[in-house]
Amino acid sequence: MNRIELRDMENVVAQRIEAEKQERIDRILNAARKLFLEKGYLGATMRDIALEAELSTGAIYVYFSGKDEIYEKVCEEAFMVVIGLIKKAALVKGTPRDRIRAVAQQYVTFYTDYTEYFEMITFHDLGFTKRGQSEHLRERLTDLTAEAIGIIEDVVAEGIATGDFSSDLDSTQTSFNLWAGLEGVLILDMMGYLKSFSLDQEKLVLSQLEILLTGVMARNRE
Amino acid sequence: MNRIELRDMENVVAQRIEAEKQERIDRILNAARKLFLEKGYLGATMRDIALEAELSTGAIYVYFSGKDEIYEKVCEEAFMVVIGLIKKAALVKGTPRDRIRAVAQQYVTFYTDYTEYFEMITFHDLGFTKRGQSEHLRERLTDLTAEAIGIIEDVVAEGIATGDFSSDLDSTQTSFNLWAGLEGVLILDMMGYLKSFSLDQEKLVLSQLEILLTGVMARNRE
Amino acid sequence: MNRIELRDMENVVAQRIEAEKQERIDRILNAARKLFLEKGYLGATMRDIALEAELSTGAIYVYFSGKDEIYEKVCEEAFMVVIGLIKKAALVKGTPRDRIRAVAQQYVTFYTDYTEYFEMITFHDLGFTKRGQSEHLRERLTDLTAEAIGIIEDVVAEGIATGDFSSDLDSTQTSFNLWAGLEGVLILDMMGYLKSFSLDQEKLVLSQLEILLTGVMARNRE
Amino acid sequence: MNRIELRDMENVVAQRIEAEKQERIDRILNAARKLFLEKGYLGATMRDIALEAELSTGAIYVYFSGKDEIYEKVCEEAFMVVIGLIKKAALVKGTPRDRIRAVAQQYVTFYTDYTEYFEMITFHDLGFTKRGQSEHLRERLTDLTAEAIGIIEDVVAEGIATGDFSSDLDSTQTSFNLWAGLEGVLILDMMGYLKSFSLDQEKLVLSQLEILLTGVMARNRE
DNA sequence: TATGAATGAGTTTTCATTCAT
DNA sequence: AATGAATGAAAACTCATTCAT
Repeated sequence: MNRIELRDMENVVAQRIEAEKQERIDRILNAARKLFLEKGYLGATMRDIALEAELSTGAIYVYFSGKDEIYEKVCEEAFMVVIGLIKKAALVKGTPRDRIRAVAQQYVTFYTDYTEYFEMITFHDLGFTKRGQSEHLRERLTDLTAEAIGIIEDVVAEGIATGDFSSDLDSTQTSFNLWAGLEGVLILDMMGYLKSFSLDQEKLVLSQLEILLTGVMARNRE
Repeated sequence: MNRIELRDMENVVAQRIEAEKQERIDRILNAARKLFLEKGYLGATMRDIALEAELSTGAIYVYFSGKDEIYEKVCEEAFMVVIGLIKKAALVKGTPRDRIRAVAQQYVTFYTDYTEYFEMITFHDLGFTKRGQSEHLRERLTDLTAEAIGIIEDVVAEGIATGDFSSDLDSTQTSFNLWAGLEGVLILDMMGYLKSFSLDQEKLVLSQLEILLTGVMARNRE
Repeated sequence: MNRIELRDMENVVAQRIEAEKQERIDRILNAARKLFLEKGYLGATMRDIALEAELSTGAIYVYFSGKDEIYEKVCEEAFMVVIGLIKKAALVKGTPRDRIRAVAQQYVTFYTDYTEYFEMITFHDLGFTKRGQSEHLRERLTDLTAEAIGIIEDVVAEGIATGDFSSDLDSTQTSFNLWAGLEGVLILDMMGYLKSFSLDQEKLVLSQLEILLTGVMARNRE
Repeated sequence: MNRIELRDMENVVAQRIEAEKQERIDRILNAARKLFLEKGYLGATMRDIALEAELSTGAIYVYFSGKDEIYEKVCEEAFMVVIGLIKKAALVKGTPRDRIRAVAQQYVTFYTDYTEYFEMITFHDLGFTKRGQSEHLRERLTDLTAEAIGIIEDVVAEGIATGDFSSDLDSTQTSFNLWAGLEGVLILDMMGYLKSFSLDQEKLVLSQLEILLTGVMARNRE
């Protein structure tokens, strides 16, 4: 075996080790995400997470400094996913109305496919963290929110530029109107209110969107 | 001192004792409300609550059977307040549009004046981990929610009856559209997003309401 | 009203007060006896005792220095009762065999009619008291036991003197043989073993006594 | 080191770990047995047990689910020991009288060598207050008692069959007569009464046995 | 005297984190 | 690196005793 072969082998081994490490991290994060949502920050124990991740409690501390760090990572991951989805949707071509529908659709998809992340973002500082711990996390989340809102705002601004929306509209405020209207439906669904009143989430989201868009555009003619 | 005076005195004493008892209960409930919001169900300890209420831990158990009961009481109280406010608003005379504005206004008032209660209702089962225990509470809260929704629904139904709203509208669904639209704004405010974007909550609520009502009524003409 | 009348009145009042006081003490002791047996020394709370005695917790401390003193009083009372019963039985006329039967009969009566006292005596230092507290009590109880045994011993000694029992018998040892034989049956009954084997306590006591007496007297002929 | 050696080593290590685990369990059980006897179920605290076992409180919960389970284990262990001893003694050859002496001898040995177990069995439900919880334990113990009594009964039944004991005797009742007679002596010793009257336990047990057997067999001739 | 609310130390149990192996 | 037993601080809750009324 010559030197080059040896180095290659080392590379291969190092890669495998790195891959295994990442796999462990993912397992922990998946377990934590699930359990934080199910039981909250305090309700989910490190033992729970370790069992779910099929690891010992001690092993977790090899990859994370503690419960807090895991929580932080899970939250951040959630934001990455939602921003990714929305960004992609904003690239769609069409009328602003279509593009807003597309962004909204992606947000609903995020809610549906990544429910745990959605809840995590929505409730992150409620009962999850010990006071003080969340300061740093909060700042980070605010930044990420700004980024997400910025994307919607751009679409609205474009709609105003193209004349689809009234030039009287404040683009930031309107973005929030739209976001809030949609968010409200998702939260009521999340809380189980839609189900207890036998309402269909999908239908309610669609009607809500049409109501909001109609309401926003009607202001054009006033 | 004759007998009548004695009896009066006893009455006075009994009243004072009763008042003091109620005062203690209120102090505990106030402390608990604050802390449950700040730290969640698990995060807020009985010791915290006792300290905040300026009592010993043991004293709390004179008035409540345990942490769960306190939590339940706080949640219930919150629902009583919001239902009371909305009910009153629903009695206002005027067009359905006016009446919905009045109800919405009261809901915003509830959010503003009883922020802790608002959050408690919105997030009541977050971190409230011992699922088995929360079943009873959940049922109770679902009932109260139904009552609250019923009030809005009545106004919408009336609007449909008077022809202000399209007869095609489903009154339950529309109630949720309106509630969700408003709730969304309040939650975004609660999360601090409005503030970080220098948006005025009051203005956003007003624009949201007009957008929703316009959107809903426009469906009349479609 | 002259001086004598006044003094009489004072006497009457003082007597009533004294009687009421004794009545309170009895109520407390009755409640305590019942509860100590039901739940043990630690299991019975002062609140339980107060409720059972229809008094406030505080009132108990007017009559007793604390839980320990109540316990001690109840135990002592138990010994007074058993000694009283046995002493009376030992006065019966007849053969030693008859007299022993009479004493045994009284002991069984004590077990049946004052079950709580019987258990209390039998188990007094098991799980009831905190270590150390029982020292003083134990001494007192040992003295009282000696008194009780002395009574049986006298009958046995008399039997030996009259020639009914062998002169080889040690009167103390034989007293214990008899007592132990009977005590064993009562304890097995108390533990519920007789009942779970459908045995009749009364019959077992009688057969046990005959076996013991026959066994003791047979030694005469060996 | 080849594979086989490695496997051997693992075995050795696994064995050591298992042994250490058992050692810890024993330490806890020993501590608990001692303290339950000394102070009763409620009087013995988990902290006491942990200190006596030279462990932290938390460590106990690695091996036992709680105080109840420890108590149950200790009681069960006690029954296993006594049943084992008696069973062995019942296998002895000889006359029923000899065999009963052998069983009694083993029971006395159990009392002498496993005093704590003896007391535990005799007094097991004293101070074990939470009645609901003890139901399961009580049933278990009743079963074990039945097993123990069954062994004595077999010997008595055999004695009746061989004509050593009268055919009029009820084997169950006679078993209880014998057991009770012996138990009584042991309990009086346990309570310290024998010592305070300078009586020798061993001598008293022997005389008691002879009295009982003579008494039982005499009935043959009646 | 009697009351019963209040105290606070003490109970069982849980759990994030550490550390010997 | 991985394990999981051990730690010990902290949780909810209890209760003998005190004390203002």
